[in-house]
This record gives sequence, C-alpha cells and structure tokens, in this order.
Amino acid sequence: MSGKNAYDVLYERGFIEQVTDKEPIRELLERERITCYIGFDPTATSLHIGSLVPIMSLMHMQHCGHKTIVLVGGGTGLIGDPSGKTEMRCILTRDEIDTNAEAIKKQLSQYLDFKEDRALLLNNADWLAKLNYLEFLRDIGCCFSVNRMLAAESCRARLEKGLNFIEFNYMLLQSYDFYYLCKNYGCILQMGGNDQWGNIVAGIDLTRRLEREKTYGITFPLLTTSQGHKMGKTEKGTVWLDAGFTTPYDYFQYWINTEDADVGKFLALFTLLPMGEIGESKKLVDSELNMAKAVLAFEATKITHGQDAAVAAWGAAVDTFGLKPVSPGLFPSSSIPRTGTSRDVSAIPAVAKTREEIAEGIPAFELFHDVGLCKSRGEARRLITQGGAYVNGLQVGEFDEKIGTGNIDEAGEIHLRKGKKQHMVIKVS
RNA sequence: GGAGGGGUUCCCGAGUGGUCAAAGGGAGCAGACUGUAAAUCUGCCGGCGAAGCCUACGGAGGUUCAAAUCCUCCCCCCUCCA
Repeated sequence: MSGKNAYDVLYERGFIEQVTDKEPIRELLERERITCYIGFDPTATSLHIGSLVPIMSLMHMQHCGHKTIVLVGGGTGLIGDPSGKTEMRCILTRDEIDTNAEAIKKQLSQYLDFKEDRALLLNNADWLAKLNYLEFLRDIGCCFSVNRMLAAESCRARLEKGLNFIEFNYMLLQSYDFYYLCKNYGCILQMGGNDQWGNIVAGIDLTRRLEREKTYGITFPLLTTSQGHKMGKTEKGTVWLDAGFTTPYDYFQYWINTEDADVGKFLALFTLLPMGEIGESKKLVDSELNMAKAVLAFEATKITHGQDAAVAAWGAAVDTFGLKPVSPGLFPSSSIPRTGTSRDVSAIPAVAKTREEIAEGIPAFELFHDVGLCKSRGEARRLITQGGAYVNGLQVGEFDEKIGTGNIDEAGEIHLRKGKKQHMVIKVS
C-alpha cells in the first residue's frame, strides 16, 4: 500500500457524505488493495463538471493503490435513473448510448491510468442486455421488497410526481451491477453521488444475499455553489470536460470565477494539491483570494486539459484580465507560472475573417451577433445601447457603428468584448 | 375503464373573447459599486425591423371582425374510484 489511507484522503478533502461502515472501510483500505467502482451515465459524448467529484475520487483511490472500475451505464442508460430527478429523462437509443459510452471511456483515460489493469472500463450493457426477464425476476426480483423500495428517499420524491415501472426497476439493475462486479471482479466498494445512496445500499443487500459477501458504499456530497447554483452551469450552458465543447479558456474562466466561499472546498476537491498548502491559503483575504482562485483554475484546467492548455488559458487571463502572478510562497506544489505576463492570447476564443469580408465595415450589432457573442441581433442592439459592447477596449456608441478594416490592430486582430468578461478576437487575414 | 384537475414564453406561475409578446417571481444579460467574488441598486429580458411585420400559450380543426381565453376531436400528465 502506498502512503496514506484512501479513506482519510477522501475524508479530509471533503469527498465523503455518507459511508455504510466507517471503521471497517478504513481498516479495509488500510490493509488491502481493493477494487471499487463508480457508474457514469452515457447521456452525452462528454461528461461535465458535475461528474468531476466521482472522477477525482477515483484518481485518489488509484493513487492510494486501489483498483478502480469505471462502469459506463450502457445498459442502465436505456432505462434512466429516476434518483435525484423530478422528471423522467428522455430515453436514448441504443446507438446513441453506444457512441456516448465509447467517448466517455476515452475521456476518462485522461484522468485514470488504465495500464496493467490498474483501472478497468466496463459497460454494463455487456451483461444487462443478456438478461432474461423471467430469470431475472426469479433470481433477483425476489430479493427486493417493494415496501422498502417505496420507502426510499429517492423513490418517495418521485412518487409525488409519478414514476413509471421502467424507472422503478432501475434500482434492481444497478444492484445487479454491483453484485455482478463483486462476483466477477472482486469489487467490494461502490461510490457515487449522495442521490445514489439508495441504489448503493440495495446493491450491498443483494450481494450479501446472493454471494454472502460483505460490500461497502460511500457517497459524495451533491455540490452546489454557495449561491445554491448547480455546479457546472453557466450562461453558456453546461461546462463540459471535452475541449471541443468547452474550451480550456472557458473552463479556466469557470473555475476562476468561483465564489469566495467555495475556494477552499474546491481546491480540496478539484485539485491534487496537498491539503497543507490549501490550508495555508485560508489566510488569504479579500482580493488576495484571487490568487487562490487562479491556482484552482490553473490546476483544474491542467488535470482536464493538460499543462500546456492550462498555461495558455492562464496567459490569456493575465492578458485580458490583468491577472496577478501568484506569490512564490503560495501553493509551492502548483506548476502555475509565477512570473510576469505572457502576452499569450492564443487561448482566447477567436474567429477568422478575411479583409474582404469586413472591407465595407459591418454594423456593430451584426458583428456581435455574427461572432457569437450575442444570441440575436436584438440582443446585440440592447447590449450596445446599454453600453456593454467594446471594440478594442473602446465602448461602442451607436448600435450600427461600422466596424471594419480601420479597427484592425497591429497584430492583425480586432478585439470584441461583451460586458466585463466575455472576449472574442477576430483574426483578419 | 369511470370521475375530476391540469398542459402558458428558459423554469415556477398569473391570465378565461379584444387594452396579451402575455402579471409576478426565479434564472440570465448589461450598467453602477468592486477583487474576473458576494451583496445591493438600475435597466433589459421572443425574432426581424423605421412605423410595422412574423412566431409563440400541448396538437389538429372550428366559431368570431377578433381566441392563450369559446366549441370539437386527439395526445400527455396528475388525483380519486375500479
């Protein structure tokens, strides 16, 4: 076993909401190299920030020497987990799910080491799809008490709104997964968001009945920001882990805009920096906290997109927001650049235009819409009228002011800005 | 299967023939203040446009000069009964 006890690591970093048996789990993790698993729903071709807590927990488990199984819910995805949702989710087709499952597998290998079976990627469609209904009912269904299922918190919430049979069955399938993984892969710990508690406990019960095997569960807190907002949602929509959906620049910006009250918590959850250094940063007050936010943004971006992309996103922030360098004494383990300005603006969102396209000048409101900064021309007009639009740092006075070749700077670019935070560069060729 | 209640703009939720692009709240955007934070205050908040036009109140028809509002049929959801 390498270094620290995985339970202690998860606990001190704020990952643990509930545990089935605290001391036994701790001792087990101390004593043995175990196998644990977390399921991910293949609802899209990329996971988003909402899945980051589970992903980080698996990284910690792996770093502590344990084996991890990432279970892509290719089979359960056909059903849709009712837990934690107020409405039934739209059901995807088999093809969509297979495509998504593949993409997610690939994505997760950025975070976990899959070499030499240190981590496994499995798809529950491989066993769930083969199940025979009558056999399943006989062998598995008989182990479940409907009374108990109805009493579960996750179910009660949905009982208000209505819940159909396919969803009600979800718990059996997830329980079966745990049993299957225990039997075939020796997996004895399931983790997941706190909304999974009922499903996890049900799986533990099932495994004990069928295999006479003792298994365990851990749940993570369901994060909202201090404002009570859902994690990972911004004006631009979901913050994805895929660079094609959410650029490293936007990803960095998401984290650096963390509310003051969340900085310490997020550093612990979303970076791999030592807790000692994170504790030190608690002394930062007022605007000094921005340094901690920069480190959070940098480290989080690095984990998801790599060092180079993180440096570029940081450079863009230095350039456009005058981000201050982080003091050398703070977060010594972070690889964030410590010195001066980079003038590297390559990470700022950009669009290309030719000289001909703008030769005659484009009315500002059309340009802001065209470039994607505003959803419609009307919105662009409002923006400009309210004084929130800038070209090369200068406020646009009239909504139909012509922007053209005269606005190109020495670097061959035109810088557009919406409000304080949203930048866009037009590269003119 | 029977009875009743519902489906309204991103969300919640008013609105029962014209004054409704539709109250109010939330979210969101912009401005002021700041630290790319929070809180607060102000403005905006369907699309295209000069007036004006188009698209929207589950779906399809109909009545009417005029319908989110009335009628018919259909779909979906909830509650109670079986």
